[in-house]
Amino acid sequence: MLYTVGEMAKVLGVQPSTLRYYDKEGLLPFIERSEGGIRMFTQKDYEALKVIGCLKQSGLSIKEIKSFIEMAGKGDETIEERLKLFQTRREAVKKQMDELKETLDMLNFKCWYYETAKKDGTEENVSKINPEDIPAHLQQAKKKLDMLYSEK
Amino acid sequence: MLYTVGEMAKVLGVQPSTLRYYDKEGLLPFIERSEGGIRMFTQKDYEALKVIGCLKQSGLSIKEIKSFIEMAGKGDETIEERLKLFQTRREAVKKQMDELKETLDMLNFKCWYYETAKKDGTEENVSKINPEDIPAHLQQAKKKLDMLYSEK
DNA sequence: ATATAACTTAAAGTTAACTTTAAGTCAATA
DNA sequence: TATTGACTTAAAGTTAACTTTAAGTTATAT
Repeated sequence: MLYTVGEMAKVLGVQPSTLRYYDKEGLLPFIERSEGGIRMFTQKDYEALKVIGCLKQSGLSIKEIKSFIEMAGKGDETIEERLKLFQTRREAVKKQMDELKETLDMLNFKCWYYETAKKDGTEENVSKINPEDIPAHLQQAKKKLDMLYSEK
Repeated sequence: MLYTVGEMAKVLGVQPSTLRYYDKEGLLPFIERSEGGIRMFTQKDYEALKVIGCLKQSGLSIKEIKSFIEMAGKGDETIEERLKLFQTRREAVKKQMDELKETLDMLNFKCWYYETAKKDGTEENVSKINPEDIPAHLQQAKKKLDMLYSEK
């Protein structure tokens, strides 16, 4: 089964122009063309695009992804290099997730804060609450807002 | 304790120009100035900047954060609106975390793939492996790469 | 009193990752 | 065979979020 750029874009949920841009930037050197010059995407290309999407989500730029594609094009001699790249990406994603967890904690605190304010009809009381009266699982997030207080 | 723009930037780990840019964009209407016109950041401002950072991390643009700041400036009448905003942000961050989890699964598969290739000295074997011979916890990620195969 | 480091503003510059446009070609349907 | 919709390229345009520059001011240390 072969796909045109529009079909593959639909499957991936991106614009056709995005795939053409990736091609122009050297991310898709493996895409074959019909006699008339039309791009023909295969299942293998879909896989490669999924991996490209994964690397993008992990924080790599288009240029960096290009250099990975070039690496992959060199075959077995770059296996170790590619392993290291994916290991580094894995650590980067773990870090991103940790940061998002912190953000989530803060948002949970803020939701609690505004739920309380809503019940009271005013921020007046909740804004002056004692740290001990904040639900235990939200105290850490609150402390992060207070950090400067602990300095002289 | 008061901080200049440079000191506050250092504490937050951003450029002073970033804080000036935020101020220009209306994110910091509450920052006071010295007689000479120098910005003086307080603990309260630090808290506000932390919340701004949290909203940014959750996916809000500078403009959207500005409209939140304006909301907050209106006081108690916007409590419910702000609650809804934080609830929406919380859902957005959860979704982001789910997406990152998928990315992590894929990276774990890729790490396993290249570790195996490294042991073998070639991708030859691992690239042709039977799905059943892939470690159980990695099979889901592998399936995502294969999805198009299941279509006609 | 003066040097210097950090502050001020407005305006221009940067960068990444697309998206749009224009002019033209290919491929499937009536 | 003609129409139509999707394809092609190169080049220009867009957007967000800063960053840099230039010209000048404030605050601190000697």
